[in-house]
Amino acid sequence: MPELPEVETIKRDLEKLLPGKIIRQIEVKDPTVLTGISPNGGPFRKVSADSFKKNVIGKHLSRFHRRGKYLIMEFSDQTALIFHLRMTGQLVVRQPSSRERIVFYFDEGLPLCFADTRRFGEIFFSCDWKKEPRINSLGVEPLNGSFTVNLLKEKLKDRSAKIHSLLLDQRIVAGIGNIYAAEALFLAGIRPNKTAGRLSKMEVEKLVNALKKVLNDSIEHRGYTMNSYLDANGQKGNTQEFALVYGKQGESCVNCGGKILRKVISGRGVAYCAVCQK
DNA sequence: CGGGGCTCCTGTGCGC
DNA sequence: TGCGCACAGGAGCCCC
Repeated sequence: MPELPEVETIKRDLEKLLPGKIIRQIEVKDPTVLTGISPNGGPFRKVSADSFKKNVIGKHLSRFHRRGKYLIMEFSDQTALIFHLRMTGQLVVRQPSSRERIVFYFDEGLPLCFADTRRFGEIFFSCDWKKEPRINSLGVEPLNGSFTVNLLKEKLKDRSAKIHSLLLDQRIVAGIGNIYAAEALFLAGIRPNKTAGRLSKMEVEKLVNALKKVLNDSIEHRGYTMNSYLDANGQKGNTQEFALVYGKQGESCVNCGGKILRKVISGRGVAYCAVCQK
C-alpha cells in the first residue's frame, strides 16, 4: 500500500495530532511487528514487548519525519520509533478495534493504533534514526530540489535493467512504489520495460517532472486507497479516482483510446499503453 | 549487475 | 455457495 504520498499524508496528519503528547502505555497485541536490526542490516522479528516498552514508555513526542516510505516518530530526547507500513500497515488515531497489533496510549485523547493485516510491516526503536543503515541507504527524495534531471540521468547511466524496476529500487529514488511508477511512466510516455540506460535526456526530464507531478497530486488527494490504506484520521484517500493506468488494464487509454495492457516486469505487474509509451 | 523465484502473511476476487 | 488459484501497495535473500 503506502508509498511516498500515503506516508506523507499520515505524517502530516500525525504532526497535527500528536506532538507534545507523552506515551503512557503500550499494548503489544502482536510482537512480530516489532523488529530489530540483524547483523546484515535487515529486520529480525524477535524483539520482546518488554524491551520495546522500556524504550518507549514515558517518551515525549516531538516531531514526525518521512524518509522514503519510512515514517519517523521522533522523541524529545532525539531517540525515535521508525515505522514501515509495507503493504497493509495502518497508523490511525482511533478507538482501538480487535485488529490492532500495537496501540500507543497517551494521557488523554484517542490512542495511536498500528494495524497490519499481512504483518509485513515493522516498527523499530532507534537511538539515532538519521544514522540507521536502512534510512541512510535510501536514494534521493523525489520531491526535493536535489532530485534533478542530471542526477537521475547519472543514476540510470549504463544500467541495463528496465526503468520500471529501477524506479522501484529505493536506493536510487526513495518512496516510489508500483502505483506511482506506472503512473509516472505513462505521463512521461516511456515504456516500463525500456532499458534505463537508454533513456534520452529529454525522456529523463519528462520522467522527473512526471514523478514530481504524480506524487504531489497524490498528496493533494490524500493518497491512493485500494483496500486498506487510511490516513491517520481513519479516512480513505482519493487518488484512485484520478489514476490513469494503474489497475486499468483492459480499459481505454485516456490519451489515445487504445487498450491499456499489463505485463509482468521483474515480478511486478505494470499497466501501460503501448501506443502512448515508447 | 539483472532478474527469476521464493519468503514473510492474509484477504479478495475471479473462473469454474 | 464452494473451491482453488492468481494476485495485491513492499522488500530481502539466494542463485544462476
